[in-house]
Amino acid sequence: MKVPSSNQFDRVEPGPRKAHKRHILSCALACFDESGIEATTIETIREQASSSVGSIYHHFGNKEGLIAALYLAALDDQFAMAEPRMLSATTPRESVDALVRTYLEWVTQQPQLARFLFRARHLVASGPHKEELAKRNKQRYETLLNQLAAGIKEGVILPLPKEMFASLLIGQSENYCRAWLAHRVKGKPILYVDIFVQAAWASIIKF
Amino acid sequence: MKVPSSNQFDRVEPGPRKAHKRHILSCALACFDESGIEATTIETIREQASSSVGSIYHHFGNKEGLIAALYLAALDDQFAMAEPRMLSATTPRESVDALVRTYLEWVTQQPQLARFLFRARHLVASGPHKEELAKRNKQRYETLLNQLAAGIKEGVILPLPKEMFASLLIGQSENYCRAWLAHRVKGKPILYVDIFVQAAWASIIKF
Amino acid sequence: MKVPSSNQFDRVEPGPRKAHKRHILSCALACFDESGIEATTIETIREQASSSVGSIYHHFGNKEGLIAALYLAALDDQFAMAEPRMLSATTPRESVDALVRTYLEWVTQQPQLARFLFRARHLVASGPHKEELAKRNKQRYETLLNQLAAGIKEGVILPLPKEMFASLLIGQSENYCRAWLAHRVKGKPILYVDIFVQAAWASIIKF
Amino acid sequence: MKVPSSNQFDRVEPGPRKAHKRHILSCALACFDESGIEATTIETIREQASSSVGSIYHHFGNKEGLIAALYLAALDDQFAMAEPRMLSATTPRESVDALVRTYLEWVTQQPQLARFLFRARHLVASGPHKEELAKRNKQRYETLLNQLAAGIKEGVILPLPKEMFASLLIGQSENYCRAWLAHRVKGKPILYVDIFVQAAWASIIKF
DNA sequence: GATGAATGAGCATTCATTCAT
DNA sequence: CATGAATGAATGCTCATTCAT
Repeated sequence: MKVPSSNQFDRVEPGPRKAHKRHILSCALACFDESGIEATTIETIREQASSSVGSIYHHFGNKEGLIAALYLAALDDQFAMAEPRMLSATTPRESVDALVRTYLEWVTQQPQLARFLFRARHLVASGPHKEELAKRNKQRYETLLNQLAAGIKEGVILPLPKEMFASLLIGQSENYCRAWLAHRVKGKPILYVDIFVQAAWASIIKF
Repeated sequence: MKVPSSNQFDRVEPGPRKAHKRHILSCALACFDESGIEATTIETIREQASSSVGSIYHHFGNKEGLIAALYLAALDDQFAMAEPRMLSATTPRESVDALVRTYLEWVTQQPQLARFLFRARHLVASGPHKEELAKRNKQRYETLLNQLAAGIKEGVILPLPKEMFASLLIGQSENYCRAWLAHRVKGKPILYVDIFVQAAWASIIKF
Repeated sequence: MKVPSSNQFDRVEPGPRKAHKRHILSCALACFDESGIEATTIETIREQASSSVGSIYHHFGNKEGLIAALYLAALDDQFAMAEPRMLSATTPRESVDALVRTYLEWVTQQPQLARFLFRARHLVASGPHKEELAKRNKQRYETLLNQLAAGIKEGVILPLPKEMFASLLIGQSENYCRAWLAHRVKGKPILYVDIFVQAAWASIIKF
Repeated sequence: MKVPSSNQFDRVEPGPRKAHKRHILSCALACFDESGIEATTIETIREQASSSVGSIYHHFGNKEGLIAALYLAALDDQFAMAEPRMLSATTPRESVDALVRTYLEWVTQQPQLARFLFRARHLVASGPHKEELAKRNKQRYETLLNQLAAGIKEGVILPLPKEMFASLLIGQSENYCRAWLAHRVKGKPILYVDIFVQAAWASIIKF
């Protein structure tokens, strides 16, 4: 029943005291990934983590709280990879490249976390952590949208409604990643990074 | 508790004897849309439909059967709109236009069914109706892929891996539709049809 | 595990279809009496009644609903004994006699129900059935208070605040019944009926 | 969450070291009064008292010990008011007056403690502190019963079974106090002291 | 075909209690 | 003496499914 704790959350919240908490998160991710979120019971997680239900509830309050904690940890992990690249991009084209490339790379590297993000989104978005989620989403696209605005002024980029950009840049990659995570296609997302970057760019520029 | 039965499935399975069955499907859709699929119980559907649990089980076997029936009915509805348009398209560009346009139009017209398709996909895809689903998906893209193959030979379209085309053509629209169905963006998908068609086309052609 | 179902609720809600429901109530009473209300679990009642938890919830909604149903059934039983006697009393003295005598007799006859009424009162009074309870309590004392009012006009009975009469007439009997039900005293309440009637009457008359 | 500790137990167990213990008792009383004894958790009390669960267990052993300690403290408080009055009574009538008057006065002054005594009685009476409780109850009525015995000899008081006197003297007041503590009647018990004393006396004397 | 009472495995959650620090 | 993380048995309740009428 015992399972080697992966340590993908170590970077998120270090410190020796929180090891148990991180271990539970890690085991919960494995369970959610294998059986789905709704089908995973607290008892299953407890068994995987060789812990006790009381301990899980002590740390996370309830199942929803555990899901939210895992969701935010996944966002943190994604953000940790994306932020430095987005900041070092100096042109709109470089920003688009960084955005798409990071996305494909992260999903390829962290398929379990990525699958969890897709599956848990609506739960977290309708639960008590919605504001936290909304804040992070806004934050994520802010600098990018500023750079695109500059591109629009210069006449390079189409003056599209703001609410479309995310779909035009990430939609294709996301669709492919969903298919890959569901085993409907075989090629790792990062293999096609150049195509997806080019498609994203072609979708928003003037010809 | 009583609810007026919408008749969006009338075209799918006509006949006076099946009215009750269609009524149950319609009420189930309303329940799934409001509360989610897992959170909707047979008892809730029974109440909405003013029917009895026995009747629901008589018609659909079990909850999974009810979901599958609704899923296939939704696919039928979508296909009924898409097929004539796809068949009347004569060039790759027209095919892409028909594909994207139909998609956006159908989602805008049938938001409840569209939401249900997104939510139920993994359930149906992992249940006993997977082959049926796989067959329809293949069928859906077959004629399109043939037309694109012609475009590749002519040198107009990029010679990309087959498993990428669906993502490149529909991914952006799908991403926006998901956001709209979740109320994260306001503009109806069909409003931006020209942009999405252009983006899809730009994503697969040589410059 | 099987237990002979007493039929003390048969008079309350007759009919062959409700036999199971009455059987559950009867077994629940036995459990509550033996172990207390809070300490009795649904599982225990299920075992006693040789039923299923689903059936219990089907009939009563939840534990609170089961308690309320039993409480109201007990009040009905008490009322069935009290009403004809109260109506046939023609003088204040006869009314007081009927009130106290019926009370002592019922408690002596139905110690389990009486114990349950004392224990469950605060639960029902603070739950969703409070109005029902308040209505019955008012109804119970209405005719008596009218007769006492006549006695006050005639100068036989003390002109006391209305909210005191119940305590002055029943308080002594109730205190003794509580003690008897808790096995703190041995003599059956009905043994002392003349003393309690006399004490009640002496408590409210002018000398 | 912090709450000003009332000091109604200061007289009971003085000494600077015991302040924390008394504070916990006081907060526990507030919790029991607000939510009921069974519904109050150790965690709730810990929060109210800004203490720790370990500290509570250190002082009281377990929840039952906490309840017993509070119960005995309440009895002490009541006894501290009753004893001098009972001792200074020289006739049966004065004793009855002292008994009823003290009871009504104490309940009016300490509604939380009084409510707790009613609610906790059966718990303490069936727990490991029963003898302690029985001893105090016997003690409480001993001197009174001796005085009443004298009255019986003189022919003033009815020669009733011993186990009835407590009910005849206190039952009416207790019934009213219960109703007041449950907010079913409005007038403070002490308001009606003369009526209750007179009723108690009238209930046991010969005419 | 329709009905709804009955079933019971399964789940999230609670909470008194322990004990290492 | 104080702290609070950890424990796990116990409980109320849900809900898909069956089947006799």
